Amino acid sequence: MSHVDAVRRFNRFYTRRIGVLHSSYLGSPFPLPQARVLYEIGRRGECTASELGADLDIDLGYLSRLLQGLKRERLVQGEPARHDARHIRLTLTPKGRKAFAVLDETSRRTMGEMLSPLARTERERLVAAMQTVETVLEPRASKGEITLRAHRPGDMGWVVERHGVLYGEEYGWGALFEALVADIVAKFLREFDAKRERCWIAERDGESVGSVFVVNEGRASAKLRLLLIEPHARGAGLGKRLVEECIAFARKSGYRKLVLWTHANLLAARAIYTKLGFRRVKSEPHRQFGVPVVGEYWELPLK
Amino acid sequence: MSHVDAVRRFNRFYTRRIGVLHSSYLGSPFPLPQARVLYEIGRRGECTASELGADLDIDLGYLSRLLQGLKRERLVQGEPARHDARHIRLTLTPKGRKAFAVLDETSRRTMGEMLSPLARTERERLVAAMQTVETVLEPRASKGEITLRAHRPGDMGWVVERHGVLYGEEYGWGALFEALVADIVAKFLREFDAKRERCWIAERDGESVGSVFVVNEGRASAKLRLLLIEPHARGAGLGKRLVEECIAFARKSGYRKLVLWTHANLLAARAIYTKLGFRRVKSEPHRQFGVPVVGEYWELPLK
DNA sequence: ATGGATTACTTGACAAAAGCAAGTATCTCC
DNA sequence: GGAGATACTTGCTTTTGTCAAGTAATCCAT
Repeated sequence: MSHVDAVRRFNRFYTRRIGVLHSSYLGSPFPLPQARVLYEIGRRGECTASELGADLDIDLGYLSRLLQGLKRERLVQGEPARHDARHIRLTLTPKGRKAFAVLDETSRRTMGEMLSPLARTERERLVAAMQTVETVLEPRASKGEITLRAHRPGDMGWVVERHGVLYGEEYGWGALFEALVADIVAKFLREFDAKRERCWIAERDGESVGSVFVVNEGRASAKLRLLLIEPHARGAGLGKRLVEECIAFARKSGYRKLVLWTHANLLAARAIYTKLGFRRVKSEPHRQFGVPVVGEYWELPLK
Repeated sequence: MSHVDAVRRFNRFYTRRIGVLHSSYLGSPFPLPQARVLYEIGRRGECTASELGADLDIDLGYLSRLLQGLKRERLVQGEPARHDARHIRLTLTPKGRKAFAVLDETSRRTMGEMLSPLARTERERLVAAMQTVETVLEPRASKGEITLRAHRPGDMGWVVERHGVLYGEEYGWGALFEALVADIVAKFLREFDAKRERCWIAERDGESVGSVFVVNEGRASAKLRLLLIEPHARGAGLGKRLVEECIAFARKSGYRKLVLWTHANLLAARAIYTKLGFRRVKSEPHRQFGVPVVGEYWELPLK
């Protein structure tokens, strides 16, 4: 099935589902469009008619009448905005807030009932998948902050997987590269020394989007390893941020230098290393990963 | 944000999106409800009014009139079903099929335009996430067949990740277990001998749901390793199927016996091994994974 | 400062969409 | 062979949505 068909299938599926959700507004004393408007004003706290119209996709004329109805029932009040008398600042009256609370509670309970038969892991899968759908379809909106955290169970597997997939796709590196990564993370876990070593996983909206490691190399030397940024998280300065974390950590931990092994074709990474003061000390072609590449050794003296 | 709120947020998001999709039916010569009905009949090839009503969530009275309109325009024809004259078998006329083809093509093109700015990997993420949403919310429906395939780039990482997460959650096994798995897969990739070794990844709807490995142990002995089934794919006989694959492969490859290492607490796995003829040959407590467990060695002679 | 464009909302007139209840024809099952 | 269910239709009604024209406030370019 092509991507287009898969998405169309999902649209049909979710159209039906939203129909069900909307019909669950029944039971509330309000007809659906009124309920939607009331709910949206409540959710926002305060807004104007044109904002509502754009967001709920309701004709402004129709909306105007819906609002009249809500005002007549003393659920919503409007006063001209101070800075621009064309706008009307819509807010809920106390009575409106009460009605909103009921709607909100009903909707929340309905949703809760829908989710309750699912196991926790299923719910988490669901929420994560919804996150993904939303951020892929609307990249600008809602993209949360990227946060860094220490590694947790499963993260090492993620690191191996993404290295395997991305370097396979982008550079044709094969299974031996994936094996190397698996070795590195296995060793990292087995010999992990929390004082001298660290892994950062970059996360956005609960989804992993990047990684980097600092490991002890002996002789006061630390090694930066496995710097990876998911394609959809690139261009936001995350690589630089991760490397800076490493440098700060290595410096704080008393290492005399931070070294790393990279490859000539990884231009984005090399640009970051250069900018942050690393110098290339050696360069060496090899074909460990199945295709010919040029490995490079870089160093940064730490004061 | 709680799961309930996250799902509600997604519902708002997708409600808006579906509004946009529906309004894209405009431009077609049909009003939206007619277009929906026409499209659905075309998609199904043949159906009855009550099926349509249930699926599109349209009142049967209203639907009856919509169908009248479509019949009047010679887009749809209906004849009493042979086996039950109450049903009316609805099908498209040639003219209707033409109209359907236009609708279908328009919708497909619109969707294509929506997806085209996305990179291929993004589209794949999107489709996979939509799959997940659908199967979590509607488990019975649409759960595709489980297929087995050989490993691909990234799979080893997935194996490590899921072992790390699931054994961590279910049994409290720690980082050292994840490290062990990473070691195993690294060795597997590095020394992979396609004739004597194999990995199966079980996949459903493009999502990995299980794994198992057969590796060469020397002295005509093969080892079954890393049998894993995702919780949401359990109870469907997948574990048995995977182990049977291993046995068949090991036998075909000329091994004299198939051995494995498992643990006393992994009841489901042990039940499968027992049923398929494995015998426990040794049992040995250890605490390699941070918590005390009982390791068990099992064997199956292969003729 | 000023007048033509733009924005934010309202109103009137309609048309489309949807819901409900009562009705017909057919079938199922005891 | 008759009570009850199913599949659809019809008549009547309300709800929902659209379009175009209209008002008032504001913006902007000269």
